[in-house]
Amino acid sequence: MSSTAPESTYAKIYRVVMKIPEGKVATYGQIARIAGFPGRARQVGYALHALPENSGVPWFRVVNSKGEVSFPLNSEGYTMQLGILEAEGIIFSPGGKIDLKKFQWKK
DNA sequence: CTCGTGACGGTAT
DNA sequence: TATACCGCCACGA
Repeated sequence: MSSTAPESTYAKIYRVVMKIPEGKVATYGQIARIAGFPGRARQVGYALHALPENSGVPWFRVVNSKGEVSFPLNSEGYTMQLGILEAEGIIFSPGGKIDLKKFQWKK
């Protein structure tokens, strides 16, 4: 085991995101805190932005602290993320918000 | 090397 | 209670 080169900041973030169970969501700040970077939620968003579609990382399970998808309403990513989460069992309010009180992943 | 940007969060008002 | 502002760090040009 050994030869473990220090994992990139992004790698640690991806590791945490992949730990989110199906049917649950996590906030950027929560991911940052669990990954070991409290207060650096922006880096989490930037890391996910750099993710390829075939990465296998459930980026769609990550939402902002308001429980809403961070993409612009008319964007393709917004529609895709919302559609996937609904298929996972997540319920969206009329305003497009998720009740974190019920669906936020607890570490 | 420097500057600006950005899938956000927390605190102040 | 909601809204606005600033700060945080990594990456690209």
